[in-house]
Amino acid sequence: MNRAPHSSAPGPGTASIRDVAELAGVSVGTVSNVLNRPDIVRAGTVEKVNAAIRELGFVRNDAARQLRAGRSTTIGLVVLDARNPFFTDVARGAEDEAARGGLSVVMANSDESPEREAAHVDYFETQRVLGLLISPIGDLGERLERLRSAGTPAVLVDRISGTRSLSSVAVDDVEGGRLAARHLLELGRRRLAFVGGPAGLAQIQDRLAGVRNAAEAFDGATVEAIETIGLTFDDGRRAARALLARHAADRPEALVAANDLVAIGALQVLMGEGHLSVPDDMAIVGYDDIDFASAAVVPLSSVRQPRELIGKTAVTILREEAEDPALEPRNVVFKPELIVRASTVGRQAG
Amino acid sequence: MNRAPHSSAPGPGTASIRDVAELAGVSVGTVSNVLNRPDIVRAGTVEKVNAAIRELGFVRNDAARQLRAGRSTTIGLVVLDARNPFFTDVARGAEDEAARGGLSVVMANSDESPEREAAHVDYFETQRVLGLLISPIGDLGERLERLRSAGTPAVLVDRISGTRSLSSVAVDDVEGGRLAARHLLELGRRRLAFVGGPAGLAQIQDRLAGVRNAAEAFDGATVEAIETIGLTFDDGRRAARALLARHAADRPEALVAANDLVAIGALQVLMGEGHLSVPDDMAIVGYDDIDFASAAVVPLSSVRQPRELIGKTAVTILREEAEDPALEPRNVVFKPELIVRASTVGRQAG
DNA sequence: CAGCCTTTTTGAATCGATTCATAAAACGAC
DNA sequence: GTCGTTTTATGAATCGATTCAAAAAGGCTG
Repeated sequence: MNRAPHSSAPGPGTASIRDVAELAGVSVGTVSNVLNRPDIVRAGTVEKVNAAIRELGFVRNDAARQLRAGRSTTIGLVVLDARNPFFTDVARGAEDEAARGGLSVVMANSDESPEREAAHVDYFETQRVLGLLISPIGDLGERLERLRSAGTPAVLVDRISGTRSLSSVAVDDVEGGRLAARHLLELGRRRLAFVGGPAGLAQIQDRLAGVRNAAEAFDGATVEAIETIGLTFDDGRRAARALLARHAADRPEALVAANDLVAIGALQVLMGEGHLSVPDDMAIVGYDDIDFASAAVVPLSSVRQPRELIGKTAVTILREEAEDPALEPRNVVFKPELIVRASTVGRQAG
Repeated sequence: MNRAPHSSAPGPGTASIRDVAELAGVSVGTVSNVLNRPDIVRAGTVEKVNAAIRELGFVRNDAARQLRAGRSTTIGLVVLDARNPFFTDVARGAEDEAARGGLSVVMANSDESPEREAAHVDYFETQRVLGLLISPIGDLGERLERLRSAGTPAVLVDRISGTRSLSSVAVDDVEGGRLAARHLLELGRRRLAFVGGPAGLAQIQDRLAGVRNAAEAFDGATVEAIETIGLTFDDGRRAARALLARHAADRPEALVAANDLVAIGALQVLMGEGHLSVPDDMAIVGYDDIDFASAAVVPLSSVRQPRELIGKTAVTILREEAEDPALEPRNVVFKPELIVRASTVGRQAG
């Protein structure tokens, strides 16, 4: 009613396909064809239409396109901690693979809260995303099941699917824990501690199980579990302070941290506040091998996960399932790799 | 054509507002009212409709809603480096503020590439986002101008608007550089080096200008600019190796890094490979005060920016401009704060 | 140039939620 | 029970791109 009468410039984002059709002197169907299958339109017509598009500054309205298509070309990604470089790297891998298929990835952060996770899934559902990638914290089995049967596939990331009916891409965390522990045990350490949490997280359970499993093969080896609230830097610091509060004789000889953030936090406090030598007084192995791991002043030995490959693979599976919902769920499990640095073997490791 | 004939369950995400209306025995308009203004609908009717919604597992189709509304409730955020904790923190602040208004934030990464940045803006334009937050790398002035006049406001983040016509939220980077340099100068260091790049980035220019400006007040103070390709960890390492290759007498006595990633990378190499003492042989000040800064084995002195506040403020301005496009552009500039840690004053800093 | 086949173009119908002028129902007062 | 008022409910029109059956335009042959 009160639209500015002067300044009648249409402006970009304002023109619709109908305006383009009119200016080009063709029908809307033809404009749509130029946009989507230019090969079936005569060359001269394509040119006319493109000229009109340029002149009007036409930009396709994706909401309308989606409405008609019934589905968007966006993939939703819900991670446990968007600030953890592990997940930003997974996201990067996912984005690259998605982009190659003309898709986009939107990342949301659950911050290890089931409520926030559920809210993000709600949001993605209203968006009718092409599919979901989730590093789950809450119990989403049923929910994802229902979504899947409604045409929205989901792939679990960094976690092996519990229910048989969902695909997943993960790394063998039991093996990862085993690799870390065995390395320390072979270096002669016997009293190990595993630092991480919350204990309910599947990744934590598996890694700890691997550590325990490795210890069984070594006489006199013990494993202590030190639970943390989360997996941040600060959690590692707090755990380290707790250790420093003990008598030196009561401390473990080596730590396996549930991820690199925790490891680096612990490393900092043990050296900086406790004046311990790493690895002499305490060897430390991290998990994920994020960029910062090699950058700690005592470079961190860490269990490497193929971070970008995880994201890439998850998107590949998701695309296939989106195309053919009848596909059998797949569970891809990568093998972790131990990267040895100075936090376990000191300088001699080059 | 080949839809499974059995299992005819409608499934969630399949029911439309029309189905709900039919089941509840009301009109579509009423269902829409229940969804959007339940207060104008009689309580009994609300209940009937909600029951139908639950029974059908109805989920609103946002594409349809957006199409009608002409605009989405999503804010697009384009950052220079999604893996830099500075930006994830800005994003966090933006998300929190957006959520309070029922909006979402989608983050995209330009990786300091103008092409990628343009592609992301294209994408957000087809999405008819409510507005854009951009930490710009390319020259977007004209483009954003046009978008604004088409009803899509944009707020520059971490950069003071060059053109008068866009709002921006930033930190006084000249002052930040000045703070860092003055601190080092007051500690007695005279030969300073500024490490960062690319030189074209406004933030880099300003911070360097601040460093130079501070040096003018001190007799015999010199400032050397060491340009890096980007602002990552690796860039800092490379710069440090270049310094180590020099004769010790030719090296600066202190570094001001353009951000913490660069500072930490440099710190690591100077100590680990060069066996220099920090701060004795080389004092270092970082920029951003990311969480890792305090976690480096030599905790890093750094120029703190109010990261989350920047994001929050940018969203606030964006929302206001989206509401009233006639508003005058605003340029908010926060003051940076120097956080002193061991990388400049050694242990005595507590 | 008629007849047939191929290539292009057309435009109404559609997706699902929202809006709003209008109709219906409920309520109160007398 | 009637009339006037307020509260609720209705449903056609709309947003913009896509689809697809049908029509039109081009090509080719004899």
